[in-house]
Amino acid sequence: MNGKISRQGRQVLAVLSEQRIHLTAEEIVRRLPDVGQATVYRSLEQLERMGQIRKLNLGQRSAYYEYARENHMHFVCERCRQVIDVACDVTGVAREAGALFGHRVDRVGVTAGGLCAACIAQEKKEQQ
Amino acid sequence: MNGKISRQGRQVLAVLSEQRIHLTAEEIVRRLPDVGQATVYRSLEQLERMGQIRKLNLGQRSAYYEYARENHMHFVCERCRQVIDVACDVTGVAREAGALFGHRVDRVGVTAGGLCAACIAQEKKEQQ
DNA sequence: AAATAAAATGAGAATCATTCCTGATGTTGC
DNA sequence: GCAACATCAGGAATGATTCTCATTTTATTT
Repeated sequence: MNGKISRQGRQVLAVLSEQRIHLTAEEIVRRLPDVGQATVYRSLEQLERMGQIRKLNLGQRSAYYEYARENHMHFVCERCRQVIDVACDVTGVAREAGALFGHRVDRVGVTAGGLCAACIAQEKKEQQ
Repeated sequence: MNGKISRQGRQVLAVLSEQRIHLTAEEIVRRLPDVGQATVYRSLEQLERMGQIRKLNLGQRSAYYEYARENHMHFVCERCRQVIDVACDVTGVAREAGALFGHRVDRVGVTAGGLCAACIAQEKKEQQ
């Protein structure tokens, strides 16, 4: 449990590292027919604790998971519901803000909402 | 539905504006015995669309809701699970980052995780 | 104000992501 | 190889949120 990743855990991590996008637990389960659903959830939890992956709570029904890489913002289009990665790291600012109150900030997530470029174009077209 | 807030909606908003903290839908339902649960959820959704309140997806079981005021960061202590408001507004940075890709950023939320000041002190005490 | 139309409510059922439970299976140290 | 232990798969349970629909409230018209 400490540092050791099981075969199933490695499979889960592999899926997330290959597909370089956010996946739901359900999508990962579907991609790994030989791994039980409960095990996928347990592996995701463990991998998150180990810092290998990140769990994204974007207000969708289910959580998304992604392979841990450079920190970035998650932009959710309120029209097409698509989740788009946008380079934007505010970890430093957030850490300092927390430190002012004596907290130790380990993890910072930025979630944004609005209209994506494609939907802006789409809406403009429809209005004419 | 447009701009108009029902009596029940106003009650929900009142609870959130009085208690200047994050509340779960369930806690709001409990504070309003005469308002049905489904109506509380509907009102929360409407008030969020209108920008009067914000929905917080912090990875806890249930979502939190708060009265909309100055934008700030939500710090979740990984030990005591407490949610702490920290002054830290990165809306401008996030909006510019999104604009680089043509997206229109309307809403920005920062969620941080780590150890709160109280838990840092607690852990230090326990180690001695 | 009465009559009609339209929208919002409440109670409970349905949904569905996630967690829990249990027996089975695999792994490790000896 | 075997006992001791951890991990697994599958299914059941949980619990937040959403849906349904009969009823009530609110708005509109006359």
